[in-house]
Amino acid sequence: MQRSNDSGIPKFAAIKEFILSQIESGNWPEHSRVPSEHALCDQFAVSRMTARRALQELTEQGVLYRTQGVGSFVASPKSQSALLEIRNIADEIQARGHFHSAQLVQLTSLPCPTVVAAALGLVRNEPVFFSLIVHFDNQTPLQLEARYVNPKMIPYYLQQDFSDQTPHEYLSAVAPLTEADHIVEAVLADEFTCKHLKIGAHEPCLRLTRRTFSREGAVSFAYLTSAGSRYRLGGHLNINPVK
Amino acid sequence: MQRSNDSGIPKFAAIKEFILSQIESGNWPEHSRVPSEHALCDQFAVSRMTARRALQELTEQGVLYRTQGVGSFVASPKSQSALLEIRNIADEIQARGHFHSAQLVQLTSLPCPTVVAAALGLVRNEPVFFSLIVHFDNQTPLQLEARYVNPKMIPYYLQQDFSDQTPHEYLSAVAPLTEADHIVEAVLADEFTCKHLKIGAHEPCLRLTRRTFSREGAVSFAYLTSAGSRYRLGGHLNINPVK
DNA sequence: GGATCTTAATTGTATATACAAGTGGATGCG
DNA sequence: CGCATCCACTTGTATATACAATTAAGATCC
Repeated sequence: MQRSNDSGIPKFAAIKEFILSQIESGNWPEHSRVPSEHALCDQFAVSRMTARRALQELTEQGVLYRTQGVGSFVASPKSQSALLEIRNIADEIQARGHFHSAQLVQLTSLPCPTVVAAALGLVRNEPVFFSLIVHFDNQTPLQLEARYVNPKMIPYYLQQDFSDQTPHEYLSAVAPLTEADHIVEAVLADEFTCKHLKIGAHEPCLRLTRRTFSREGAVSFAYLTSAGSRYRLGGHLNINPVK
Repeated sequence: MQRSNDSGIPKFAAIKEFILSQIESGNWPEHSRVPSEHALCDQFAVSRMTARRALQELTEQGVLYRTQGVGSFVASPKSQSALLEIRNIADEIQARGHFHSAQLVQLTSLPCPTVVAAALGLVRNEPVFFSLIVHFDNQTPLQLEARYVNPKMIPYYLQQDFSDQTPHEYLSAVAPLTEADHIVEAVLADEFTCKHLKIGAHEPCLRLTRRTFSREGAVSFAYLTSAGSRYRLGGHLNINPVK
């Protein structure tokens, strides 16, 4: 193959390395112009498609940004943000090697509360499906899931058997998720939550508010509440998976 | 340009849509074989590079996986996990349009506690740098940052002036982050935290435990504690940024 | 039967070329 | 001056071709 050298490093990768080194050394500051595809062709004696690939991949990685008709530029460093993975509770329990089970407490249709209406694009007090489920880690109640489901999207939600399938699994199957909002916060458990999680009144809880979307629109809105002493959100992530 | 139609949809995008539709409809189950580049060329009357691009981008998006010499296959759905963005507190406050300031409470060297030693790869009770800082949103104390810093990596940490630069900014500058661990949990504020955040004894707090790494090793270990009534972790993310 | 070789299929890298499309500056005109 | 036009530059999409590298399966030989 046409390689730039004997070390087996593809040409486009060599160009990427060069650009990254210029940025990391400070030679090419933020928002400064990067050589055009044509300039890189000359500089590295490669075809435009190869130079383009280097620029393209760096753009996908968030290192550069490009504008048609203008040029390519160094992006702002993203080291200020990291990503935390939020997994399904059932998967998480199984990953611990424990046994997951779920107990259905309530499954009904009720008038849509204001907050939920706003989240799902419904009208206040029009019917919305509601399920209340406790997730167990072995025998310990771990998470209380209060979920509102858009009846227009999932008309047969109330007919499901949630003893062998979690709502999340069912929804994933019938309306593949495309997007989700998440809010994580610390709250004090209310009486209702204390009862179902079997915890005391002053126990802090981690509450995850999740809104899911499929292609057609908002599907569900859920409060996932876990006792602070029993559950953490954890994750390890590469901030700059650059090379 | 050579377009597949008048609607302005590029050919490679049309091929991606086709493949996605087959997967979503269940016609092409998990781990099943996807048409080869050559087969797609024939089917869509495009060049191999165009067919390849469709497969390539779907692979980058996690929809497919490919093996040289073997073929392309449908990947396992990833709808079980989402990603939450964790941003720097100063950025987050500024993004709200508020004024961020930080007050340094303590900056010293102390014997390394056991937990910190394990996190940073140090020996228990050997010296470790420690800083305690309160971050303010306008005039309200928002977050208490207790940070342990590896002296072997950042020898001049104690000499810094943290009145105009946060520890995070300083560390980012001298030891670019490559990776980070995060744990999010809900806790009750201890006396120490209550005092600095000016909150009551029974207020639930969101505690983010963050460990950062540069290329050379573990740099710092920090507890970032915020009052539950004042701070949330929020994020919106495309699970499948498909189009 | 088992090890080795060959071959076909598939993905990976690379080139040369062409035209489309967006941006911004220069030019020319009223 | 203000405005429209044109043009050079840059990125975006697409083709046709070539060769490299990897894998799996079949063929061959011992």
